[in-house]
Amino acid sequence: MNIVQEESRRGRKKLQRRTLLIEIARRSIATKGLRSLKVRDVAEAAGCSIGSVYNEFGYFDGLILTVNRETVQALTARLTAVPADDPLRQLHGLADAYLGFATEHANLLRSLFEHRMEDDRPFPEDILAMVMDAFALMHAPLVRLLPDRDPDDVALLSRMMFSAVHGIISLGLEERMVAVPPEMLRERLAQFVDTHLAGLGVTRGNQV
Amino acid sequence: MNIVQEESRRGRKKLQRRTLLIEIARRSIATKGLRSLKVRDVAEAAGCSIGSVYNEFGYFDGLILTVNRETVQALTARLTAVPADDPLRQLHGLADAYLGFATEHANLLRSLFEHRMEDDRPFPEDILAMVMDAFALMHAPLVRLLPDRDPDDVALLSRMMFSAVHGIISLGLEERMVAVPPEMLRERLAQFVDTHLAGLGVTRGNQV
DNA sequence: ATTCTTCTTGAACAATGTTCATTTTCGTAT
DNA sequence: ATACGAAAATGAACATTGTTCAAGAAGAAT
Repeated sequence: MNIVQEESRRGRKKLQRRTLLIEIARRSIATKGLRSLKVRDVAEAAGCSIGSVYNEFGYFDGLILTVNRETVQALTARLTAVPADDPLRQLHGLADAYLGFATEHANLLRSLFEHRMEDDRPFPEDILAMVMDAFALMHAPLVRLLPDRDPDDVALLSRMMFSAVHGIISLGLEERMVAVPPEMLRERLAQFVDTHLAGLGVTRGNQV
Repeated sequence: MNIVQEESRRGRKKLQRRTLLIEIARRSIATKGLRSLKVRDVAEAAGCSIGSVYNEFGYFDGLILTVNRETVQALTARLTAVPADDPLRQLHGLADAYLGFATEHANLLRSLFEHRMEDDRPFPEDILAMVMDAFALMHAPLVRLLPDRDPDDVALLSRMMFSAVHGIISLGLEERMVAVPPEMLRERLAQFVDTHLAGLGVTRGNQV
Protein backbone atom coordinates (compact mmCIF):
# COMPACT_ATOMS: atom_id res chain seq x y z
CA MET A 1 0.00 0.00 0.00
CA ASN A 2 1.12 3.50 -0.71
CA ILE A 3 2.35 5.50 2.21
CA VAL A 4 1.05 8.76 0.89
CA GLN A 5 -2.67 8.72 1.41
CA GLU A 6 -3.53 11.14 -1.35
CA GLU A 7 -2.04 8.92 -3.99
CA SER A 8 -3.94 5.76 -3.36
CA ARG A 9 -7.49 5.52 -4.56
CA ARG A 10 -8.65 4.29 -1.21
CA GLY A 11 -6.84 7.04 0.57
CA ARG A 12 -8.41 9.70 -1.58
CA LYS A 13 -11.91 8.56 -0.80
CA LYS A 14 -11.09 8.26 2.85
CA LEU A 15 -9.63 11.73 3.00
CA GLN A 16 -12.54 13.09 1.05
CA ARG A 17 -15.00 11.72 3.52
CA ARG A 18 -12.92 12.83 6.46
CA THR A 19 -13.10 16.36 5.13
CA LEU A 20 -16.83 16.00 4.61
CA LEU A 21 -17.37 14.81 8.16
CA ILE A 22 -15.38 17.70 9.57
CA GLU A 23 -17.24 20.16 7.41
CA ILE A 24 -20.60 18.81 8.51
CA ALA A 25 -19.62 18.86 12.15
CA ARG A 26 -18.28 22.39 11.88
CA ARG A 27 -21.42 23.63 10.22
CA SER A 28 -23.53 21.98 12.88
CA ILE A 29 -21.51 23.42 15.74
CA ALA A 30 -21.49 26.85 14.13
CA THR A 31 -25.24 26.97 13.73
CA LYS A 32 -26.63 24.92 16.59
CA GLY A 33 -23.84 24.89 19.13
CA LEU A 34 -21.60 22.13 20.39
CA ARG A 35 -24.17 20.61 22.68
CA SER A 36 -26.49 19.54 19.89
CA LEU A 37 -23.85 17.81 17.85
CA LYS A 38 -24.69 14.09 17.60
CA VAL A 39 -22.81 11.22 16.01
CA ARG A 40 -25.86 9.89 14.24
CA ASP A 41 -26.71 13.25 12.73
CA VAL A 42 -23.21 13.67 11.40
CA ALA A 43 -23.07 10.14 10.03
CA GLU A 44 -26.44 10.45 8.32
CA ALA A 45 -25.58 13.84 6.84
CA ALA A 46 -22.35 12.40 5.48
CA GLY A 47 -24.13 9.36 4.14
CA CYS A 48 -22.05 6.87 6.03
CA SER A 49 -22.34 4.63 9.05
CA ILE A 50 -21.74 5.54 12.64
CA GLY A 51 -18.81 3.21 12.75
CA SER A 52 -17.01 5.12 10.05
CA VAL A 53 -16.99 8.22 12.17
CA TYR A 54 -15.28 6.21 14.86
CA ASN A 55 -12.84 4.71 12.39
CA GLU A 56 -11.85 8.17 11.35
CA PHE A 57 -11.65 9.95 14.67
CA GLY A 58 -11.30 7.23 17.28
CA TYR A 59 -13.91 8.67 19.54
CA PHE A 60 -16.53 11.31 19.11
CA ASP A 61 -14.52 13.94 20.90
CA GLY A 62 -11.90 13.37 18.25
CA LEU A 63 -14.15 14.91 15.66
CA ILE A 64 -14.84 17.87 17.88
CA LEU A 65 -11.16 18.32 18.59
CA THR A 66 -10.41 18.26 14.90
CA VAL A 67 -12.94 20.99 14.27
CA ASN A 68 -11.48 22.96 17.15
CA ARG A 69 -8.01 22.48 15.79
CA GLU A 70 -9.06 23.94 12.48
CA THR A 71 -10.79 26.78 14.30
CA VAL A 72 -7.54 27.85 15.94
CA GLN A 73 -5.83 27.59 12.59
CA ALA A 74 -8.41 29.79 10.95
CA LEU A 75 -8.19 32.24 13.80
CA THR A 76 -4.42 32.31 13.60
CA ALA A 77 -4.54 32.83 9.86
CA ARG A 78 -6.79 35.78 10.36
CA LEU A 79 -4.60 37.23 13.07
CA THR A 80 -1.37 36.81 11.18
CA ALA A 81 -2.96 38.54 8.20
CA VAL A 82 -3.04 41.76 10.20
CA PRO A 83 -0.47 44.20 8.76
CA ALA A 84 2.63 44.49 10.91
CA ASP A 85 3.90 47.76 9.53
CA ASP A 86 2.86 49.92 12.43
CA PRO A 87 2.89 48.24 15.86
CA LEU A 88 0.15 50.38 17.30
CA ARG A 89 -2.12 49.80 14.37
CA GLN A 90 -1.21 46.13 14.50
CA LEU A 91 -2.37 45.82 18.09
CA HIS A 92 -5.65 47.40 17.22
CA GLY A 93 -5.85 45.22 14.17
CA LEU A 94 -5.31 42.10 16.25
CA ALA A 95 -8.02 43.03 18.72
CA ASP A 96 -10.32 43.89 15.88
CA ALA A 97 -9.56 40.72 13.97
CA TYR A 98 -10.28 38.68 17.06
CA LEU A 99 -13.56 40.48 17.52
CA GLY A 100 -14.44 39.89 13.89
CA PHE A 101 -13.68 36.21 14.10
CA ALA A 102 -15.55 35.86 17.37
CA THR A 103 -18.55 37.62 15.90
CA GLU A 104 -18.69 35.52 12.78
CA HIS A 105 -17.85 32.23 14.46
CA ALA A 106 -19.14 32.63 17.98
CA ASN A 107 -20.12 28.99 18.44
CA LEU A 108 -16.90 27.66 16.98
CA LEU A 109 -14.84 29.76 19.31
CA ARG A 110 -17.00 28.72 22.24
CA SER A 111 -16.48 25.11 21.26
CA LEU A 112 -12.74 25.68 21.37
CA PHE A 113 -12.72 27.18 24.81
CA GLU A 114 -15.56 25.36 26.48
CA HIS A 115 -15.08 21.82 25.33
CA ARG A 116 -14.05 19.52 28.15
CA MET A 117 -12.53 16.11 27.66
CA GLU A 118 -14.40 13.05 28.80
CA ASP A 119 -13.28 11.61 32.11
CA ASP A 120 -9.67 12.62 32.44
CA ARG A 121 -8.38 12.10 28.98
CA PRO A 122 -5.63 14.64 28.41
CA PHE A 123 -6.25 17.72 26.37
CA PRO A 124 -4.31 17.51 23.07
CA GLU A 125 -0.97 19.25 23.31
CA ASP A 126 -0.98 20.65 19.81
CA ILE A 127 -4.25 22.56 20.20
CA LEU A 128 -2.93 23.98 23.42
CA ALA A 129 0.26 25.08 21.72
CA MET A 130 -1.65 26.65 18.85
CA VAL A 131 -3.85 28.67 21.15
CA MET A 132 -0.81 29.82 23.06
CA ASP A 133 0.85 30.86 19.83
CA ALA A 134 -2.21 32.79 18.76
CA PHE A 135 -2.32 34.55 22.08
CA ALA A 136 1.35 35.43 21.74
CA LEU A 137 0.78 37.38 18.54
CA MET A 138 0.57 40.61 20.43
CA HIS A 139 4.11 40.07 21.55
CA ALA A 140 5.96 41.38 18.50
CA PRO A 141 4.20 44.74 18.27
CA LEU A 142 4.44 45.22 22.01
CA VAL A 143 8.17 44.63 21.91
CA ARG A 144 8.45 47.37 19.34
CA LEU A 145 6.39 49.71 21.43
CA LEU A 146 8.24 48.90 24.64
CA PRO A 147 11.84 48.41 23.61
CA ASP A 148 13.20 49.15 27.06
CA ARG A 149 11.19 46.61 28.96
CA ASP A 150 12.39 43.23 30.03
CA PRO A 151 11.41 40.85 27.20
CA ASP A 152 9.99 38.29 29.61
CA ASP A 153 7.88 41.04 31.02
CA VAL A 154 6.58 41.94 27.61
CA ALA A 155 5.83 38.31 26.87
CA LEU A 156 3.60 38.08 29.90
CA LEU A 157 2.15 41.47 29.15
CA SER A 158 1.10 40.45 25.69
CA ARG A 159 -0.61 37.32 26.83
CA MET A 160 -2.39 39.24 29.54
CA MET A 161 -3.51 41.85 27.10
CA PHE A 162 -4.82 39.22 24.74
CA SER A 163 -6.53 37.39 27.57
CA ALA A 164 -8.19 40.62 28.58
CA VAL A 165 -9.36 41.22 25.05
CA HIS A 166 -10.63 37.67 24.96
CA GLY A 167 -12.58 38.21 28.17
CA ILE A 168 -14.14 41.40 26.96
CA ILE A 169 -15.15 39.88 23.67
CA SER A 170 -16.35 36.52 24.87
CA LEU A 171 -18.51 38.03 27.56
CA GLY A 172 -19.54 40.91 25.37
CA LEU A 173 -20.79 38.55 22.70
CA GLU A 174 -22.88 36.44 25.02
CA GLU A 175 -26.37 37.59 24.30
CA ARG A 176 -27.11 35.89 27.57
CA MET A 177 -25.10 38.16 29.78
CA VAL A 178 -24.47 41.25 27.75
CA ALA A 179 -21.53 42.73 29.57
CA VAL A 180 -21.12 45.29 26.82
CA PRO A 181 -23.67 46.18 24.15
CA PRO A 182 -22.53 44.58 20.88
CA GLU A 183 -22.70 47.70 18.72
CA MET A 184 -20.30 49.50 20.99
CA LEU A 185 -18.01 46.58 21.42
CA ARG A 186 -15.76 47.46 18.55
CA GLU A 187 -14.99 50.99 19.53
CA ARG A 188 -14.86 50.14 23.19
CA LEU A 189 -12.31 47.48 22.46
CA ALA A 190 -10.16 49.99 20.63
CA GLN A 191 -10.54 52.34 23.53
CA PHE A 192 -9.53 49.60 25.90
CA VAL A 193 -6.35 48.89 23.98
CA ASP A 194 -5.51 52.58 23.87
CA THR A 195 -6.14 53.04 27.54
CA HIS A 196 -4.00 50.12 28.43
CA LEU A 197 -1.20 51.22 26.16
CA ALA A 198 -1.37 54.66 27.68
CA GLY A 199 -1.02 53.03 31.05
CA LEU A 200 2.09 51.32 29.74
CA GLY A 201 3.52 54.66 28.81
CA VAL A 202 2.89 54.38 25.10
CA THR A 203 1.62 57.51 23.45
CA ARG A 204 0.75 57.94 19.80
CA GLY A 205 3.91 58.55 17.86
CA ASN A 206 5.96 56.47 20.25
CA GLN A 207 6.60 53.57 17.93
CA VAL A 208 9.92 52.93 16.24
CA MET B 1 -51.96 22.43 54.04
CA ASN B 2 -49.69 25.15 55.20
CA ILE B 3 -48.61 27.65 52.59
CA VAL B 4 -45.25 28.21 54.13
CA GLN B 5 -43.14 25.23 53.31
CA GLU B 6 -40.84 25.48 56.26
CA GLU B 7 -43.67 25.09 58.68
CA SER B 8 -45.21 21.89 57.42
CA ARG B 9 -43.52 18.67 58.32
CA ARG B 10 -43.69 17.46 54.75
CA GLY B 11 -42.28 20.70 53.49
CA ARG B 12 -39.39 20.55 55.87
CA LYS B 13 -38.35 17.17 54.65
CA LYS B 14 -38.74 18.21 51.07
CA LEU B 15 -36.63 21.29 51.56
CA GLN B 16 -34.07 19.30 53.44
CA ARG B 17 -33.64 16.90 50.61
CA ARG B 18 -33.60 19.69 48.05
CA THR B 19 -30.69 21.20 49.91
CA LEU B 20 -28.99 17.83 50.06
CA LEU B 21 -29.35 17.32 46.32
CA ILE B 22 -27.91 20.72 45.58
CA GLU B 23 -25.04 20.14 47.94
CA ILE B 24 -24.21 16.80 46.35
CA ALA B 25 -24.39 18.23 42.86
CA ARG B 26 -22.20 21.15 43.82
CA ARG B 27 -19.61 18.95 45.38
CA SER B 28 -19.59 16.73 42.31
CA ILE B 29 -19.24 19.62 39.90
CA ALA B 30 -16.54 21.20 42.04
CA THR B 31 -14.43 18.07 42.14
CA LYS B 32 -15.13 16.29 38.87
CA GLY B 33 -16.46 19.01 36.61
CA LEU B 34 -19.85 19.62 35.11
CA ARG B 35 -19.49 17.04 32.39
CA SER B 36 -19.38 14.09 34.74
CA LEU B 37 -22.45 15.05 36.72
CA LYS B 38 -25.10 12.33 36.29
CA VAL B 39 -28.65 12.10 37.53
CA ARG B 40 -28.25 8.59 38.81
CA ASP B 41 -25.12 9.43 40.77
CA VAL B 42 -26.80 12.35 42.44
CA ALA B 43 -29.93 10.37 43.24
CA GLU B 44 -27.99 7.48 44.68
CA ALA B 45 -25.75 9.76 46.75
CA ALA B 46 -28.84 11.47 48.13
CA GLY B 47 -30.52 8.14 48.82
CA CYS B 48 -33.57 8.85 46.74
CA SER B 49 -34.99 7.88 43.38
CA ILE B 50 -34.24 9.45 40.04
CA GLY B 51 -37.80 10.67 39.81
CA SER B 52 -37.42 12.75 42.95
CA VAL B 53 -34.67 14.76 41.34
CA TYR B 54 -37.06 15.54 38.53
CA ASN B 55 -39.87 16.33 40.93
CA GLU B 56 -37.65 18.85 42.59
CA PHE B 57 -35.99 20.52 39.63
CA GLY B 58 -38.23 19.78 36.67
CA TYR B 59 -35.33 18.77 34.46
CA PHE B 60 -31.74 17.92 35.08
CA ASP B 61 -30.51 21.27 33.90
CA GLY B 62 -32.66 22.72 36.65
CA LEU B 63 -30.37 21.25 39.26
CA ILE B 64 -27.30 22.60 37.48
CA LEU B 65 -28.88 26.02 37.17
CA THR B 66 -29.67 26.01 40.87
CA VAL B 67 -26.07 25.25 41.70
CA ASN B 68 -24.93 27.96 39.31
CA ARG B 69 -27.35 30.41 40.87
CA GLU B 70 -25.84 29.76 44.26
CA THR B 71 -22.38 30.11 42.79
CA VAL B 72 -23.10 33.63 41.62
CA GLN B 73 -24.54 34.41 45.01
CA ALA B 74 -21.44 33.13 46.75
CA LEU B 75 -19.25 35.08 44.36
CA THR B 76 -21.27 38.22 44.89
CA ALA B 77 -21.08 37.80 48.63
CA ARG B 78 -17.34 37.56 48.43
CA LEU B 79 -17.07 40.57 46.17
CA THR B 80 -19.34 42.75 48.23
CA ALA B 81 -17.30 41.88 51.30
CA VAL B 82 -14.38 43.81 49.85
CA PRO B 83 -13.86 47.00 51.88
CA ALA B 84 -15.10 50.09 50.08
CA ASP B 85 -13.16 52.65 52.07
CA ASP B 86 -10.53 53.37 49.49
CA PRO B 87 -11.64 53.07 45.82
CA LEU B 88 -8.24 52.10 44.51
CA ARG B 89 -7.78 49.45 47.11
CA GLN B 90 -11.32 48.32 46.47
CA LEU B 91 -10.63 47.74 42.79
CA HIS B 92 -7.60 45.69 43.62
CA GLY B 93 -9.61 43.90 46.24
CA LEU B 94 -12.33 43.04 43.75
CA ALA B 95 -9.87 41.66 41.23
CA ASP B 96 -8.16 39.73 43.97
CA ALA B 97 -11.39 38.41 45.40
CA TYR B 98 -12.43 37.23 41.98
CA LEU B 99 -9.12 35.50 41.54
CA GLY B 100 -9.47 33.90 44.94
CA PHE B 101 -12.93 32.62 44.22
CA ALA B 102 -11.90 31.40 40.77
CA THR B 103 -8.95 29.57 42.25
CA GLU B 104 -10.92 27.88 44.98
CA HIS B 105 -13.96 27.12 42.87
CA ALA B 106 -12.63 26.79 39.36
CA ASN B 107 -15.10 24.14 38.26
CA LEU B 108 -18.09 25.89 39.77
CA LEU B 109 -17.25 29.10 37.98
CA ARG B 110 -16.69 27.21 34.76
CA SER B 111 -20.07 25.60 35.17
CA LEU B 112 -21.61 29.03 35.49
CA PHE B 113 -20.05 30.40 32.34
CA GLU B 114 -19.88 27.33 30.17
CA HIS B 115 -23.20 25.66 30.77
CA ARG B 116 -25.45 25.79 27.72
CA MET B 117 -29.16 25.18 27.79
CA GLU B 118 -30.59 22.17 26.00
CA ASP B 119 -32.13 22.89 22.61
CA ASP B 120 -33.23 26.47 22.79
CA ARG B 121 -34.66 26.72 26.24
CA PRO B 122 -34.09 30.27 27.41
CA PHE B 123 -31.32 31.06 29.85
CA PRO B 124 -32.85 32.04 33.22
CA GLU B 125 -33.19 35.78 33.55
CA ASP B 126 -32.31 35.95 37.20
CA ILE B 127 -28.92 34.30 36.85
CA LEU B 128 -28.14 36.65 34.03
CA ALA B 129 -29.10 39.62 36.14
CA MET B 130 -27.03 38.41 39.07
CA VAL B 131 -23.93 37.98 36.94
CA MET B 132 -24.45 41.44 35.50
CA ASP B 133 -24.76 42.86 38.98
CA ALA B 134 -21.59 41.17 40.08
CA PHE B 135 -19.75 42.54 37.09
CA ALA B 136 -21.03 46.00 37.88
CA LEU B 137 -19.36 46.03 41.28
CA MET B 138 -16.38 47.86 39.92
CA HIS B 139 -18.64 50.72 39.05
CA ALA B 140 -18.81 52.46 42.40
CA PRO B 141 -15.08 52.70 43.02
CA LEU B 142 -14.45 53.76 39.45
CA VAL B 143 -16.98 56.55 39.78
CA ARG B 144 -15.07 57.82 42.78
CA LEU B 145 -11.80 57.65 40.90
CA LEU B 146 -13.19 59.28 37.78
CA PRO B 147 -15.64 61.89 39.07
CA ASP B 148 -15.48 63.96 35.90
CA ARG B 149 -16.32 61.25 33.44
CA ASP B 150 -19.72 60.66 31.94
CA PRO B 151 -21.43 58.15 34.27
CA ASP B 152 -22.60 56.01 31.35
CA ASP B 153 -19.01 55.89 30.22
CA VAL B 154 -17.86 54.73 33.60
CA ALA B 155 -20.57 52.09 33.67
CA LEU B 156 -19.28 50.58 30.47
CA LEU B 157 -15.74 51.01 31.62
CA SER B 158 -16.34 49.08 34.77
CA ARG B 159 -17.94 46.15 33.01
CA MET B 160 -15.13 46.10 30.50
CA MET B 161 -12.55 46.16 33.22
CA PHE B 162 -14.24 43.31 35.00
CA SER B 163 -14.61 41.37 31.77
CA ALA B 164 -10.91 41.85 31.16
CA VAL B 165 -10.10 40.60 34.63
CA HIS B 166 -12.40 37.67 34.04
CA GLY B 167 -10.61 36.84 30.79
CA ILE B 168 -7.19 37.01 32.36
CA ILE B 169 -8.22 34.85 35.26
CA SER B 170 -10.28 32.26 33.44
CA LEU B 171 -7.59 31.69 30.84
CA GLY B 172 -4.83 31.98 33.38
CA LEU B 173 -6.36 29.27 35.51
CA GLU B 174 -6.82 26.78 32.70
CA GLU B 175 -3.99 24.40 33.26
CA ARG B 176 -4.76 23.40 29.69
CA MET B 177 -3.76 26.63 28.08
CA VAL B 178 -1.72 28.46 30.62
CA ALA B 179 -1.88 31.98 29.35
CA VAL B 180 -0.19 33.19 32.50
CA PRO B 181 1.70 31.07 35.03
CA PRO B 182 -0.53 30.65 38.09
CA GLU B 183 1.98 31.82 40.69
CA MET B 184 2.40 35.12 38.97
CA LEU B 185 -1.27 35.57 38.28
CA ARG B 186 -1.97 37.46 41.44
CA GLU B 187 0.65 40.12 41.12
CA ARG B 188 0.18 40.37 37.39
CA LEU B 189 -3.47 40.99 37.90
CA ALA B 190 -2.71 43.81 40.29
CA GLN B 191 -0.27 45.19 37.78
CA PHE B 192 -2.90 44.99 35.10
CA VAL B 193 -5.38 46.95 37.15
CA ASP B 194 -2.77 49.58 37.92
CA THR B 195 -1.70 49.88 34.33
CA HIS B 196 -5.23 50.28 33.17
CA LEU B 197 -6.02 52.83 35.82
CA ALA B 198 -2.90 54.75 34.87
CA GLY B 199 -4.17 54.76 31.32
CA LEU B 200 -7.39 56.22 32.60
CA GLY B 201 -5.45 59.02 34.21
CA VAL B 202 -5.68 57.74 37.73
CA THR B 203 -2.50 58.03 39.74
CA ARG B 204 -1.99 56.92 43.30
CA GLY B 205 -3.32 59.56 45.61
CA ASN B 206 -5.95 60.60 43.15
CA GLN B 207 -8.92 59.21 45.06
CA VAL B 208 -11.38 61.37 46.98
C1' DA C 1 -7.91 -15.17 -10.02
C1' DT C 2 -6.50 -15.52 -5.44
C1' DT C 3 -5.13 -13.86 -1.29
C1' DC C 4 -4.41 -10.52 2.04
C1' DT C 5 -5.20 -6.22 4.11
C1' DT C 6 -8.06 -2.59 5.16
C1' DC C 7 -12.24 -0.31 5.50
C1' DT C 8 -17.28 -0.26 6.20
C1' DT C 9 -21.31 -1.52 8.20
C1' DG C 10 -25.03 -1.60 11.47
C1' DA C 11 -26.79 -4.38 14.95
C1' DA C 12 -26.09 -4.70 19.70
C1' DC C 13 -24.58 -2.73 23.90
C1' DA C 14 -23.84 0.77 27.45
C1' DA C 15 -24.62 5.02 29.61
C1' DT C 16 -27.67 8.49 30.58
C1' DG C 17 -31.69 11.78 30.46
C1' DT C 18 -36.86 11.60 30.87
C1' DT C 19 -41.56 10.06 31.67
C1' DC C 20 -45.42 8.30 34.18
C1' DA C 21 -48.59 4.81 36.20
C1' DT C 22 -48.44 2.98 40.59
C1' DT C 23 -47.58 3.06 45.35
C1' DT C 24 -46.58 5.39 49.54
C1' DT C 25 -46.82 9.12 52.60
C1' DC C 26 -49.10 12.28 55.34
C1' DG C 27 -52.20 16.07 56.54
C1' DT C 28 -57.08 16.79 57.35
C1' DA C 29 -61.90 16.07 58.07
C1' DT C 30 -65.22 13.16 60.17
C1' DA D 1 -59.03 6.44 65.34
C1' DT D 2 -60.41 5.99 60.55
C1' DA D 3 -61.11 7.21 56.08
C1' DC D 4 -60.25 10.09 52.48
C1' DG D 5 -57.56 12.69 49.22
C1' DA D 6 -53.80 15.58 47.90
C1' DA D 7 -49.00 15.52 47.38
C1' DA D 8 -44.80 13.14 46.90
C1' DA D 9 -41.82 9.19 45.92
C1' DT D 10 -40.73 5.40 43.28
C1' DG D 11 -38.46 2.85 39.69
C1' DA D 12 -39.51 0.32 35.68
C1' DA D 13 -39.79 1.48 31.04
C1' DC D 14 -38.58 4.39 27.39
C1' DA D 15 -35.74 7.63 24.42
C1' DT D 16 -31.53 9.36 23.10
C1' DT D 17 -26.91 9.02 22.28
C1' DG D 18 -21.98 7.41 22.68
C1' DT D 19 -19.28 3.05 21.79
C1' DT D 20 -17.96 -1.58 20.37
C1' DC D 21 -17.23 -5.34 17.31
C1' DA D 22 -18.06 -9.47 14.49
C1' DA D 23 -19.12 -10.07 9.85
C1' DG D 24 -18.96 -8.64 5.31
C1' DA D 25 -17.42 -5.58 1.37
C1' DA D 26 -13.91 -3.29 -1.13
C1' DG D 27 -9.46 -2.60 -2.70
C1' DA D 28 -4.48 -3.73 -3.22
C1' DA D 29 -0.84 -7.03 -4.08
C1' DT D 30 0.86 -11.04 -6.24
